[in-house]
Amino acid sequence: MNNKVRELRGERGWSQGDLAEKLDVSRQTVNAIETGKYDPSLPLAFRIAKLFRMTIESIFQPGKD
Amino acid sequence: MNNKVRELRGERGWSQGDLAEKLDVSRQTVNAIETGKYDPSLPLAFRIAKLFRMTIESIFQPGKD
DNA sequence: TAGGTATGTCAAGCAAGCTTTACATACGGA
DNA sequence: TCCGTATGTAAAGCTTGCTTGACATACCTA
Repeated sequence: MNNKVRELRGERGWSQGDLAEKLDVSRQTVNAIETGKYDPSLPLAFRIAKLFRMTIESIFQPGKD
Repeated sequence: MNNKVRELRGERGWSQGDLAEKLDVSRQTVNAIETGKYDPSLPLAFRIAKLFRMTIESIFQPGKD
């Protein structure tokens, strides 16, 4: 599952810690999602999409690694 | 997290077992999602959306129970 | 050089998603 | 009535998502 979280975060000048705080998760969770260690839960995916004002489908791409 | 899985499945005349098979999960998993016991993982949510040819956002509504 | 910020990663532990097996109930048709 | 199908639910167990705490590295700046 590819995702654009790192790219979207970078565009906004946020650190992983900044994003983690906005999403109410730990910095390690943000890092793990960005580095592809695991996929977020569906509720977290919704929070990410809402924060970036995008659809889940435009941020996460299934099928890939 | 509300969802329209039961409604979409019903429209197609599929049993929970039929849907489970198409999604490659157990019948109990389909039942648990329909009855709101827990949310699907993000990969499974993508499979559901693809099967019904809809967006994740139009099938699942966060915020509610 | 020393200190601060950002990132990567690991380990241990708890919570959530999913599995198999099993049993109960309800309904419709032969 | 009996049988097959559909659904709900429960227990035990494995895997994945997420936590806290800790440590390492890199870079930038005073």
